[in-house]
Amino acid sequence: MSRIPNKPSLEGLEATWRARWEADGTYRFDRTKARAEIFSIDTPPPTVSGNLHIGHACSYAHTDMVARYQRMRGKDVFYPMGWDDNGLNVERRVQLLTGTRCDPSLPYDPDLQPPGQPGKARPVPVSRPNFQELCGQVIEQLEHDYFELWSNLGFSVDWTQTYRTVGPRATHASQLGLLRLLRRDLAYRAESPTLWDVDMQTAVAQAEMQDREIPGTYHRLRFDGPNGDPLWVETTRPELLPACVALVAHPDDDRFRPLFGAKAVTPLFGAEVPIVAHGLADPDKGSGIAMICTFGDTTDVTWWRELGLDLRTVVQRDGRLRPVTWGEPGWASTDPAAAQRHYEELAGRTVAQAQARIVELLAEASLTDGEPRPITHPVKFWENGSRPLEIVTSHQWFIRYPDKDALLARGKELAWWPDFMRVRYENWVGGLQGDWNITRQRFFGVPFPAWYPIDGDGNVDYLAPILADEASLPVDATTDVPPGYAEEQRNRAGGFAADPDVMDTWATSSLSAQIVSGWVDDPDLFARTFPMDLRPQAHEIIRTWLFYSVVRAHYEHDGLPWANAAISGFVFDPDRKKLSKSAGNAPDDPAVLLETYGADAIRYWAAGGRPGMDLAFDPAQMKVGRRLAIKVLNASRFALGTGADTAAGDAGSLTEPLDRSMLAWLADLVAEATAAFDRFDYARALERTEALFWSFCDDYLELVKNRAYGSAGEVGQASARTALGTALETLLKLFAPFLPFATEEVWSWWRGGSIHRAPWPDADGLRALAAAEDPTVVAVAAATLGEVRRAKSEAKRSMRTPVASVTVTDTPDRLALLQQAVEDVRSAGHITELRTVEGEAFAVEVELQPAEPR
RNA sequence: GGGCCGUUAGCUCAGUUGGCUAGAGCACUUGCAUGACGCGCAAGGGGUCGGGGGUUCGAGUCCCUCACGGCCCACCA
Repeated sequence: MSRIPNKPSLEGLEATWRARWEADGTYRFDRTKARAEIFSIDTPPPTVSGNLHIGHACSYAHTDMVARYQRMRGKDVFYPMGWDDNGLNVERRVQLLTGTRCDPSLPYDPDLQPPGQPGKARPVPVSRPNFQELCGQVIEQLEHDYFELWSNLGFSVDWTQTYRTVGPRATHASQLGLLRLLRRDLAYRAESPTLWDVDMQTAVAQAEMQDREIPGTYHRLRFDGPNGDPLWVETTRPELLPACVALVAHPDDDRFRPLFGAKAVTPLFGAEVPIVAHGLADPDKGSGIAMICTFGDTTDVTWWRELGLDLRTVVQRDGRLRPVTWGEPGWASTDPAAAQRHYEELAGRTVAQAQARIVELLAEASLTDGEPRPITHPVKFWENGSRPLEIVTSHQWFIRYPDKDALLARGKELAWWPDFMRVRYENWVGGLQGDWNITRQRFFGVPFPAWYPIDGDGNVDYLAPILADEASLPVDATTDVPPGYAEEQRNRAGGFAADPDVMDTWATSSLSAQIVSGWVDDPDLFARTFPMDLRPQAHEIIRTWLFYSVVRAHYEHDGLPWANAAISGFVFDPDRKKLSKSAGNAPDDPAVLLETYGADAIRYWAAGGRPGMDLAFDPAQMKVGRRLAIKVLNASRFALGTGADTAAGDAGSLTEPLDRSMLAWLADLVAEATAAFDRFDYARALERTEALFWSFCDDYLELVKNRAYGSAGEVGQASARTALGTALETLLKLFAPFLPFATEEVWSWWRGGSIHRAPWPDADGLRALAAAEDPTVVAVAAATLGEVRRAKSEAKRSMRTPVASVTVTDTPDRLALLQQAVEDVRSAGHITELRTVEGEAFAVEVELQPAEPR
């Protein structure tokens, strides 16, 4: 027992044990195990675009608790870690940190020295390969920072199993996945109206949009009706008037019913547009009749598609109005010269500038009615964007969605923890529109495995892609050459052009389970780990990551990518304000919290966040966790100091009913904690364990203390030692998923190997040791002792105060249980005489020894 | 506008199929150095279980309804 320190402490346990676990390969995955012996986790790859905050630590801790539990249940846990280095946010971060921006037209500069954090200086343009290199460097540093933090938090990740969402393996899987979908016509290339961020110059998917309430203005414009009568139309986007292709009203709206099928003429531009009916038109909005433009919003796209309208686009990718010639095909006007004159005022301007100008033009021509009316309305933005999204037509790659019934069936097949999170998925599936645009006009990301032929006149046919061979993957179209072509033909007439875009983040991360399981390059691993057991993730990305992953596995594997989805809540500030961004040294910076409270304490706090429930950021709970960890150290020191035996489990030595009773109590706890963990309810497992542990310390340890030291002879002492050893082992194991450092520390005092590789406790084994003893012996004895303590406390006397006599009144059954532990009660309470009286209700009379006169 | 979750002590939360005087921790009060722990131990005060109906012998627990908070979604005229 020499290994037990005199003054156990939590200080430094993180550094000690993470190094030891690393050296011993404690969490190394054993890929020789069969599928049934493996528990595989599709860990969320944290994006390296931002700082980790305490919310990340919290949800990853939840996953680690489950991983540790499964490992102790005997599963070999496949617990990899990925890094999401894909996406616009990474590019923005790299731009900020290196002071550069990507200009694909520039050549590679092998000696590039990025200026670093630019402050107010203009970013330096660099080539695409240079920019990609810089992305790689920034990511490497961030990955290292994340690794440090995750390790210190005790995450039992196998660090030999890491992956990136940009890299050969992810690229290979993403490209293969797309080629296979294209072959089955489940993906396609098309020119299509697309939501477009004019600042980032890229398409944005439905899932990345958000509505923001911003101010707008209603303008009331005069169209000419079929008889030349004025037809007043209200709009917030007057600058799109030249793009107007129809007017629309609700089919049941009597005011406009007579006009359906007739034509109206647009003000300023004299374009004849049909007056049409559609159920989406809202009679209560504006004047009840709306102009359809190509395109002002997603409803315009719906109308345009469903009503088969003309296409007259004016907004180009940079958010400015493009030049057009009125009078040419598609741009008919009753007065082309006037239309052209008016349009020249708008062409080249931004949407906002054009709006201001056209309002003036309309007013000068007396084509408006009344003053513009300010309103506040929801407008679609890219979630990180600063200007409203526009809709432009461009060439994009799309993946078709499976039919909704099939998707809903997959949702039912999946086990959701908690179950109600399924509803979010179902709502999202129900609201799907169009197909999934997987194209982003960015530089850093997974390239498409495609090129386009250039005809003899130098025109690129963007709708006739030349696809890479599957065997050649991964490819980079900007440096690799398509089958049947030579490098000299790049960007030449009669040659080819590379696809210039990269894939949407989700086109890659929707294959995270396949990527990490070795779908493309390790069929043996894939067979052992896929479909995976668990996808842990946050609820706000059910509609993206989870949904897209289900779509991909449905197509590619005709099944689910995992059996279980554990959805975590998010962390909120007790003041209901948003948590600070933890830019460093903020009170909620995980590194600072680790320093202050220790990893076990933070994990304890995190464990309070039940699956799917939000959790308050609460340092007070971290203090509680820290005390619990210290208590574990001290209680263990005491138990082991009495000679608690590693020969625990010797049923013959358990002579004392109190000891067996305690083990019966513990058996019930093990059963409950196990059932809770099987439901991914780590929070309940901890809560029950913790509650029993404190009672164990306050009551059982006090009751057994003197006997354990030998006051009642060797037989009683042996019973206590066996019970204490068994209980300690059991409790440490129950705490191990939550407090990996403190429990491992104690384990090292008396056992070999790692507690995290030791088998989970067995309720039946404990019940056998308890030999059907009544678990309430401990409770009855503790209740009696509690009354004695109360008497001492109320008399303001020390707990060591001798008690002359105690009279316990209780039912015969309970008195019989008390009798089983009466000597321990007398000893713990310093009671000289303990009498029992049969009665209806529990009552205790305590006669303290008089205080010594001072 | 639709959906989901929540509303239990000052704070953070338990309360499993409705059942004996509603629990824990923190905080607070009062004590106690007790052969593990003063980062400790003991005791104590503190709640019309968001409001209103209903079902029931009995409801924090089931049903209806309203309010508030949060989240997700939705069609920018």
